[in-house]
Amino acid sequence: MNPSLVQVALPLPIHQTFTYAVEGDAPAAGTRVRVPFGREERIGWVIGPGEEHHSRGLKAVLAVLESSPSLPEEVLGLCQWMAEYYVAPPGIALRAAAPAVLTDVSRDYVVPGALGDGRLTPRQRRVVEALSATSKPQRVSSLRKRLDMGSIWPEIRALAAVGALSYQTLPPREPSVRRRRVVRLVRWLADLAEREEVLGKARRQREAYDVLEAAGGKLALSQLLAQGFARSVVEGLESRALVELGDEELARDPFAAREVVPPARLTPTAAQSEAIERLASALEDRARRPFLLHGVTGSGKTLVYIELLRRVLESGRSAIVLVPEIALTPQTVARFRSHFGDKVAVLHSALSDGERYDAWRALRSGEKCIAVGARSALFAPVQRLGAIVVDEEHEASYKQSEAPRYHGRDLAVVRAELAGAVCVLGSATPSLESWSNQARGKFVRLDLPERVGGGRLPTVRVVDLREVRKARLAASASNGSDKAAAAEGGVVLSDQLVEAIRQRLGRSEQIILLLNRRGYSSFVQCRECGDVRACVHCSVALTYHRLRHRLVCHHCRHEEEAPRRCLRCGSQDLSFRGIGTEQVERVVAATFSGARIARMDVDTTSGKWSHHEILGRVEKGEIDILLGTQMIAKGLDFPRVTLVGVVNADVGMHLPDFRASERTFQLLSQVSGRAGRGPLGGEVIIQTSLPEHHAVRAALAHDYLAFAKRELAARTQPPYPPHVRLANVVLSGPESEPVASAAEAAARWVRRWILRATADVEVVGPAPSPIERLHGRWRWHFLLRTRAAAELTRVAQAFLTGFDPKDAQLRIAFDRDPVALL
DNA sequence: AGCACGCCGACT
DNA sequence: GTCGGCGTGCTC
Repeated sequence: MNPSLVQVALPLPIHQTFTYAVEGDAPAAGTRVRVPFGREERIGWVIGPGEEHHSRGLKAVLAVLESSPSLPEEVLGLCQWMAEYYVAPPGIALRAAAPAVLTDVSRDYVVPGALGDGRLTPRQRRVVEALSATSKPQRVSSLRKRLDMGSIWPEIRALAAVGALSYQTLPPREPSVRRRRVVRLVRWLADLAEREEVLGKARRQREAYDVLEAAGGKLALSQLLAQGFARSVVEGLESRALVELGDEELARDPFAAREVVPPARLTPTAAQSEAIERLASALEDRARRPFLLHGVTGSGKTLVYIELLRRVLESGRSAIVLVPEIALTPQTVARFRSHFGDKVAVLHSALSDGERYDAWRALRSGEKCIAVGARSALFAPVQRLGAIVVDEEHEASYKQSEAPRYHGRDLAVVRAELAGAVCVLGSATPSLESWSNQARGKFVRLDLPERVGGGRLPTVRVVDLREVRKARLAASASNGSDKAAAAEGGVVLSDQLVEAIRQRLGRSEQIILLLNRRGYSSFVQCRECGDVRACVHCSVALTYHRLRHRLVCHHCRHEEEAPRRCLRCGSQDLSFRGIGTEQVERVVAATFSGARIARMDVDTTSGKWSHHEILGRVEKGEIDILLGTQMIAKGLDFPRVTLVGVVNADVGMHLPDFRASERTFQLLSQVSGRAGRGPLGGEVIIQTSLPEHHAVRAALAHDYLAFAKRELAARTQPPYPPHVRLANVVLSGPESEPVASAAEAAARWVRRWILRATADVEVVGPAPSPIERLHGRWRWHFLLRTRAAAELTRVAQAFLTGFDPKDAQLRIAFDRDPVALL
């Protein structure tokens, strides 16, 4: 047979595909292949037929890894759309869609050999010394990293030639599928007489038979052995042709062991019914326009999703449900599991690679037909997709922060369109992008204006922190206490909030306190010289964590001992300023002795199920006050929570980012929505120094429309999304000056290209990024701004493939439709 | 990303 | 002269 040519995308950061020869017919697009690449072997994806290549001879595919493509055509199409729109390398886009275990690379190992006494170069000696530590085979890549002396391949080859070491290459790994041996009953013995006849005096075999029969005819071999049956007993049954031994694929599903609560059967309200019917008829018509489900907090959006999914399943189709961060929305996920049981694959961020692969295969085979997960669940390989639900569509976590920098919500719309599926974006506080799409008729709006069960939205009160501070200052002046300390110390709990909490505690109701800032103090400042302790890798202040008595960088996780004296001038007069959740916990515990408090933030939720555990305790009434960062603001539904307190609403408001107000409004609205979800009603107290800010005022009045109107107007000058499309181009490198000049050169390059190509795109900048240094890298950025999306794609593609910074250290990150410009 | 190739300064 | 540092271009 004649060889065919295939185009292969490899998971590398290069905007290029490669052509290989393959014996016989070309494998279909979406098939994985193992190919030689440079001096190594890699796994890539066939994305189409290859074209004749002019340069040197083509290499041949080493192995076609699957008989039918593992990536469905639809997912492949989605990845190609993503690669083009977000201007990401095609192989990187594909890697984002597949379980990690499917894209391994070859590994090189070195083993020390006989130490010859030939002359070695200093570089060779370093390699030998690094190797002599152990006699075990070592990965070349880790050796290289440890030595930090560039490529060590010339040394390895030279050393191997004199016998000082040997090396071998292991091919890329294929994913392991866990199997277990199972014993299966193949002949059923009808009655006692037959048992007597077949088994006779073989007492243990007879008992084993009974156990197997009771278990439904199939049992893991290990289970039988664990019950004390000897191997020979099983063999006896096998020789009598009563059972067969076989292998069974084992799905690693950590959720299988979790309890499933029975579904609560709820009757939809009129508004819910209408939404459900609209969605159901769209499902039948295969209507293409996405829906924006705008429902106030507590209006029962989840019920609408569940009814839609029910109809999707009835029509024999499958569905995808995106949630912002799976660990943070256990209650929502639990509801899907309770209704659809083992049809649901939960793609949890804490899954191991093997577990993720198992879930993926279960979806691929149709064994499970609802994928629930964070943004990557979008690529679930389900067949006959009927619907995609994006819950809390406004959430910033739908944006991937590394290449491919896609937005889960926007890509959900694209996949639904490719599949002819219904797409529902739900939120109490829709993103302004979705809101404007709805206003322009691109999306269809569905409203759930009221809470279910006659619940009312909570009343919201504002406490002006400026007034509180003034009052406390005056009080401390009159009673002679330290005025400076009082001014600096910040207010944690105002009298109004203390009183409201006390009331709830007295009535055994529950309280949620939000402060969107971790740690104890957000910075440490020397009173003598004013120096603020900053991260050694990032241009941000370090946060003081009191429990560990350490300063921590919340960007790169750098940690150091908390100082006793100023590291610049030596003064011991340090002030710990700015309030974090750890401090709130301490103040609350001191103020309300006896109250049962739980804190939920990144620092207290490191374990796989720690979210579940904390929230479980709240659910069971073992917690009076739940305090935490934004992770307590979403999706929680506890009817006994009657008070929500926002310790400081201003956190994040002053970030140099055009979405600062929007994020504040969303956070305040979402957390307010946790109050009064039961018959007890609810109240919200927001402490702020900006009571006049429109984000605060709109949250106070539960008035999304007023917020949207005001914020849309604010974004016209200068123009920001959704009025225009943006891309953020960030250049970074280890030295400050080369990054700055590269950014200048890059912006100049783009401006010239735009001029020549007469593209309708503006370049704004360059300028240092708001966070000028991150993870030890200096950062500059510029923006591309346009009203014409396609134009931006053209410009970005030209730039990313054509601009050469001539600096290997420099990295360029292209972020289209950014959620933050930091 | 990771490697080879090639040019250049530093040191045996 | 040789070694190793680093910029540049390529990987089918």
